[in-house]
Amino acid sequence: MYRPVPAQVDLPALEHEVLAMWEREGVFAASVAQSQGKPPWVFYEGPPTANGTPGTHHVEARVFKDVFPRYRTMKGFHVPRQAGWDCHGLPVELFVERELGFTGKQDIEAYGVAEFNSRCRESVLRHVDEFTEMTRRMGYWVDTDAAYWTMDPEYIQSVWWSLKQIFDKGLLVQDHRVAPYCPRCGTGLSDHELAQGYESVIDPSVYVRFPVTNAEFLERYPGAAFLVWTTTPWTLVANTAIAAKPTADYAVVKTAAGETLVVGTALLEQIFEEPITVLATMTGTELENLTYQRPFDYVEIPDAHYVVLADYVTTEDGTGLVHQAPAFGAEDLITCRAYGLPVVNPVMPDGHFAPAIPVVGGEFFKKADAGLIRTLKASGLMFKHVDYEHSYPHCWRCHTPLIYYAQPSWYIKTTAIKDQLLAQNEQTNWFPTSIKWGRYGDWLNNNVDWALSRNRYWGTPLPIWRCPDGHLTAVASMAELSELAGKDVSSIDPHRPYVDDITMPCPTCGLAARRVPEVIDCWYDSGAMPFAAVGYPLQNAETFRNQYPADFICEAIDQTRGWFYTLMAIGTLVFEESSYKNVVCLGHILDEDGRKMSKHLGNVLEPIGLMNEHGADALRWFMLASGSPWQARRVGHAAIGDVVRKTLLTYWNTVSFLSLYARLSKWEPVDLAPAPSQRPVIDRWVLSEANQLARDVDAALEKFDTQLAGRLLSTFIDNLSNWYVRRSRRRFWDGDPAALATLHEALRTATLCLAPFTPFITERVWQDLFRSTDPDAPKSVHLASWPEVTASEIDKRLGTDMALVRRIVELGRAARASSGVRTRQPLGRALVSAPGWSELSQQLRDQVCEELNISTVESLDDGGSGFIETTVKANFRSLGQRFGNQTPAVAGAIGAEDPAALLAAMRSAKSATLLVVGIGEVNLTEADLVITETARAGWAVAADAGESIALDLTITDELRRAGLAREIVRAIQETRKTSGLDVADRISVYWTSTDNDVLEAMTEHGDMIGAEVLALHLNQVDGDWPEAAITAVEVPETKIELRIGSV
RNA sequence: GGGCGUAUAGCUCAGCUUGGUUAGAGCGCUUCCCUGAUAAGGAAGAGGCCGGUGGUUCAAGUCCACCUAUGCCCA
Repeated sequence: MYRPVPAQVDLPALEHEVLAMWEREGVFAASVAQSQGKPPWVFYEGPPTANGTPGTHHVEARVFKDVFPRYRTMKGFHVPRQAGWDCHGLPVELFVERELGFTGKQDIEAYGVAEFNSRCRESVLRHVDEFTEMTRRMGYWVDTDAAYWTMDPEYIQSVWWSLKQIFDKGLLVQDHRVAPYCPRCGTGLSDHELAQGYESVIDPSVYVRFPVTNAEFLERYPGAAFLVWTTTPWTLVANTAIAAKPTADYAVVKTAAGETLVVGTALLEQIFEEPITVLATMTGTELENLTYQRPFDYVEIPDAHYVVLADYVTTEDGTGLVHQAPAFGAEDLITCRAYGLPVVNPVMPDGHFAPAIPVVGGEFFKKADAGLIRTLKASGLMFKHVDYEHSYPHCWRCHTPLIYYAQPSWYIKTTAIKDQLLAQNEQTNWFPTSIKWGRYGDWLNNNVDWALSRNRYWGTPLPIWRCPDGHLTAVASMAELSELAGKDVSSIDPHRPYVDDITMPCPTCGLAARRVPEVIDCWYDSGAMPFAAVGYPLQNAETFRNQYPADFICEAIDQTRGWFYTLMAIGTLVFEESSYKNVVCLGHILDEDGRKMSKHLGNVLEPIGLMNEHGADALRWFMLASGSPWQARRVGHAAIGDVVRKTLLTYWNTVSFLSLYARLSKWEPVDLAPAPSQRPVIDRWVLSEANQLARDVDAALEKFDTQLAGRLLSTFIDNLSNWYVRRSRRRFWDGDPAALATLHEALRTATLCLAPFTPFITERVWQDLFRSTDPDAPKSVHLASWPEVTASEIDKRLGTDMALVRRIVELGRAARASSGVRTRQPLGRALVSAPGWSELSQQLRDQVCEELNISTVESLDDGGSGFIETTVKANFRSLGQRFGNQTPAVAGAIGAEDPAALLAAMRSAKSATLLVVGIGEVNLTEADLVITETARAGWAVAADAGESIALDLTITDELRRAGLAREIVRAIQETRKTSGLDVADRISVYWTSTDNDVLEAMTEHGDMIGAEVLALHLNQVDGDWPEAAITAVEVPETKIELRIGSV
């Protein structure tokens, strides 16, 4: 027996019960355990940074990470799901720094690295709890007990091992390069970290005169100066040279004000507003080695200050002459090195100019601009100064503007494996596909070496030991380190500062080697998870081999340069194979107004609160099925509320309906019901749709298309509720086993297909309808298999026929509405014209009759042609294929024909011949035409695209009395409902009337009325109401007085 | 400046892969209808130069090019 299912449901409360049940019964563990031995489908959890509070965007990714593993499990795969936490890195360090009120590295050093790192560890543990709670609440099944932590010694040793592989291949090297550097954090950043932190800022854009000092040039052009453009005036302090493009043209011009300037010819119009005179033009090559006077001589830069040549110089903006400061520009450094120019860096690692420097000494580099601009204006060197807004890289965590800064750093030479990476990308399936060749492919094509090291504290220490002679030793594990160090260090925490204290005799020269001071980019940690999560190669070698590479990973789009990249890069570096095959890449979540969610704007939707208000299923369904997952989407209470009403409650109420009437009629799913093929056509239709649903949703999920799957599911639920149940209600009241069994089966398929999407409500339904009636059913819907498709039950023809029925019903309702004859008033006859109508079975036609409350529906052709109006239009789709550019001529000829005659000819001979000007005789079949037949006046007509229905509005006395009876039934039902009677309660009806029509209707239809309203007695009252007649029934526009009472 | 998306009803979005002459859904609004599961359902109406221009084609919301706006990513 089904459990009772109340019509009203509190979804969040239901979910809490289901959560408790899952935990009590260990359902997740059981689902993984019961699939042991089945083919694996490998999923990698991208570890969230255990820092800060989880947001709605975390829920988004986690919904997708949940739905596909659940689906694959139902499809018979073994899908272990190991959680993971990203523990290291700047985010954590900064959080702790803030808590402690620190402003920089010197504070940390003073505080003590050991204590600082233990604070970091403690902060990680705190935040992981919040993520675990959110994960649990939303029903994301991932094994948090077996989670990998990137700070675990085992994990770190796996990372070390992989770094040693890369080191041994000669791809891990130290180099002195200009790289983005955060002066506040005191460390260089990698390219993908740079990608996280562009912010819009207003910077000065200055055009500065650099007076030429070459005597020969000055002789020809007295007082000439190079015009140089820069947006970083502070770097002018370190000016070393000017770069010109060798192939570009440069002009020596005389300005309106009479001064002589050298600029790129292509830029003259952009730079000068007033007319100028061109004195001479020359190529960049001719400018080479010309000397000039630099604007500031605050620091010593020997043997410098002349024009150098560089191909990268552009003549599209600026002046075509680029100021060179090799300490602050990667390209500058390369160019200046080629000329043997010195690299002078007046800025200290903390981002401030060295104190001894005039004017800017001790100032933060960005802040120096203002003073320098004042000085330039005072000295007359400033040609033009405007402010402009552009995006500039900032530290992704502390928001300090970055500085491009020459510094020694460790690199992984990813450029050396670029071709391999591109080849791996070829093998990878991206969803959406545009990412593969677009954003991600583009990123790979512009690959630069990975700046791996960080001059920080809380991270995986770089496992390289160096002796005074510079010999390098990479170490793969604590065991290996013990061996090299000559003592057992295996129980020592591999973090700083403890690991720093371990020294070894250099294996090459025997001198004492110390670890290099750097830690590594935490993005390397997460990218190493495919093997480090299981501690490979020190342990679990077999497990690792079985789950590499992943079948599926999923994150938001910001990870293209983050995790998606580091995973692929490390996999390719270490195993020469990318670590994932399919990657789903989600768009970002925005607020209701399309803005990014941020604490600053106060528009953050807190996920637990959201789920406790609407339910986790609602949030999940929204994420999966509403809008395109690839695209940025807006989330708000209204949108999620819609989802609940539209889909989840409709589904729930269908379940509730089935439970209600099955229980009333004491029906059990095991009871005998006719075989599906023996059931009424509408049952066969809904079963066909259900099978099709299981097949189509399967195909959609196979392609990771949750949006399509969601649309299929909600359409099915709507069809089930608002057509199948609506049309079959009477059969349910009567306890028809065919109807009950059909709805049971349809709901079973829908519930199974829905289970990965909305695991809570489907679990409850599973328990109430299926588990309660089938002792062999799995104890959870999530232990069940994907529904089997019974191909023999799929009937495409039935699908199109039913679609026609529903279109005709729609037209009929429109016709009723326009005629003003309400549906309650029975009508005698309707005439239908539509292609396919004549082939429709009587059962299907009956659906139209019942729904429209019409006794008979006939084909228009059977009803006599006297009142038919015919229009014939060309069917372009069909004609276009045959006639191409002659289509309009044929269409015109069709329009010119008499429709009735053409149709008559067509009907009798199956085809018709038309004379078309310019073509000759053309043979047409009915498929070439859109025929619309409608009835003439006196009927209520509705027509659309070749289909029409006409209602005979004649209301005979008999029909009027039938309408009256229906009116009475409806009024009594209404009263039953408002007075709170149960649908199964029996009543007595008392009535009185003097109206002949009513008297006659009661005689004719009394039995029907009694049966409809579950009245055991129908009493005509003469005089006073008996005591039992309690509740008055209002029957509008009808001359009857009515009361009902209990039996 | 470059790359990749996006642009369809007041709002949120389908449709575009595979071109077919009346472009859909939901929410909201107006007026009706139906209702013995439903916080539902249905009909009609108001509301669309399918961002713009040009091209391909007998035919373009759909394919192509350019432009504009906007988002993300990068320089």
